[in-house]
Amino acid sequence: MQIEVDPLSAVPIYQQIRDRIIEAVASGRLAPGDQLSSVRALAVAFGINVATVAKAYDALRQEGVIRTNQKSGSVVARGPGSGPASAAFIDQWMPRLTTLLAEAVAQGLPPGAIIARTRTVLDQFADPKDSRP
Amino acid sequence: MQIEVDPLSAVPIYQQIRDRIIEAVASGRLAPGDQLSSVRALAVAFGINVATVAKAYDALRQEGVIRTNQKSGSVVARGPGSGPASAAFIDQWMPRLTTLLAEAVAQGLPPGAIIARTRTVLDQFADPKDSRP
Amino acid sequence: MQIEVDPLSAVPIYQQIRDRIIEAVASGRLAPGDQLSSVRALAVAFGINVATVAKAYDALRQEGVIRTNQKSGSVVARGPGSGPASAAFIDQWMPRLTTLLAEAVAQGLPPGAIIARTRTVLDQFADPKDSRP
Amino acid sequence: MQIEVDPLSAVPIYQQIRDRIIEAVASGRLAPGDQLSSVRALAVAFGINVATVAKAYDALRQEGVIRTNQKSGSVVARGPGSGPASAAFIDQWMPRLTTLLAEAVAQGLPPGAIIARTRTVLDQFADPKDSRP
DNA sequence: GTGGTCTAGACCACA
DNA sequence: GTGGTCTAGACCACC
Repeated sequence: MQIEVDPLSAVPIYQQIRDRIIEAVASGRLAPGDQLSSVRALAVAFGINVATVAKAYDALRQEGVIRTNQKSGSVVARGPGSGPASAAFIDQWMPRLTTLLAEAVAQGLPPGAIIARTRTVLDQFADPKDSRP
Repeated sequence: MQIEVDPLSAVPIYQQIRDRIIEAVASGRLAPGDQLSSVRALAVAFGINVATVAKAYDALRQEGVIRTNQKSGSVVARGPGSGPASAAFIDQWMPRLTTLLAEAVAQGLPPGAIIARTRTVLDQFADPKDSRP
Repeated sequence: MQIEVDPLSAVPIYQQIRDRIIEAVASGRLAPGDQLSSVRALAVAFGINVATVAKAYDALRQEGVIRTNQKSGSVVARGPGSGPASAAFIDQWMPRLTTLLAEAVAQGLPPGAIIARTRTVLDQFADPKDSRP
Repeated sequence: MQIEVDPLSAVPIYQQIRDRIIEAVASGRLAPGDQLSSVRALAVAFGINVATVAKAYDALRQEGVIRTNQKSGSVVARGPGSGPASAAFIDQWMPRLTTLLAEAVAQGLPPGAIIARTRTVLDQFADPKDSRP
């Protein structure tokens, strides 16, 4: 799991960690059952505080992406195709999609180009098994 | 320009204003050249602080969406089709798109459904001229 | 909001706070729209750390019980009767109910007595408007 | 005694064991006088540490649910109808019931539905003799 | 004023 | 070894 965080970013560190792990799960680089680094290991790797990593894992746990137990640490709990998305998730996701797409449209990106880029991103996420050794 | 802000939302009010205006521009309800309400008028309309509205306009100005001058106030500067999006915009927009799509994929939304929803949102933005009075 | 925490309890302080607020909401002592103490105010009142209170509020926010914004702090967002309970909530609630009831049965509390006590507790929660000034 | 533990659960394994045994006692699948598996046997069956099972038995012993002696191992000491519940038990049980019910009420579960679900659970526990081979 | 984030370091529970 | 909790105190964003 080679992820990077930018301590100077306006995005909180704990959320950067959360985002990178979500992306790894979506792309299949992390598959259900895979072990995550321990909070302490990640903290020293990034030179940040344990509590910050713990907060990131906390968020992932509440989203149902990972499961944690005290003995074995955290493992990935869901991935592409492991059950349908909940209505509650979609309800909070759609407005964010709308705003993000509006930004691109307002900046002059043609709808066709937006769709094309969306497809490109999704293609990186597809076929999770193929990207694993 | 009938926009709404939710004072109870976790999203900062200034950003809600920014988002709603961007969406209005994307959908064509606001077109390049259109006049925006004055900072003062908006603040009164929403019962919020003038500085909050000013901060929203500031953000829009930095993004190149509006242009302000002392005499005539703020006008919309960009819109769908008003020149190509800048590379700088795309550079900071793509990672955000990636993260947002990754969330949906990780939660089990199939790529086909994501594309479909993207199209639906973009369709609301299309035909800007038709949606104008 | 007169609540107490026991720093010596095995129950984490942040969860005690969460529990007491949930109980206040269920009983109607806190109704939707009511303002909660600020995290700092609660922290000094209890002689505990701000982060601990913040964690309690965080949990309540994720459960949809409160809403927080930066200007006005936290307010109660739901209460008895404000929308049906989600299936996800019930799924994680039922096993906890089963275990708790099993304890009582195993200790010799007759089912009739358990039902009676359940009713008594629920009666304290009913008629939220009546218990308000 | 066919009980299951989920090593990935956030609930500590020793407590899962304790909970399942309590539920077995409440439902009559284990009756006063019944012999429990030895600590060693259970540990092997679950592939877990002996100390973990011992901790579960410890908890049950402190609650008065089982009794252990050197020669004959552990036997069930209490069950439905085996004498009245102690006041001490009720004192620590009621607040937990209150919190659990408050959660459901605050989430919008109507009192009637809560009572109904409580009855359903208790019915599974009733008629202990009938459920024995 | 409000909440959010982060650090450094401590102690405890689980297995 | 793992994660969870908590403290004391700092800085930042919002309004």
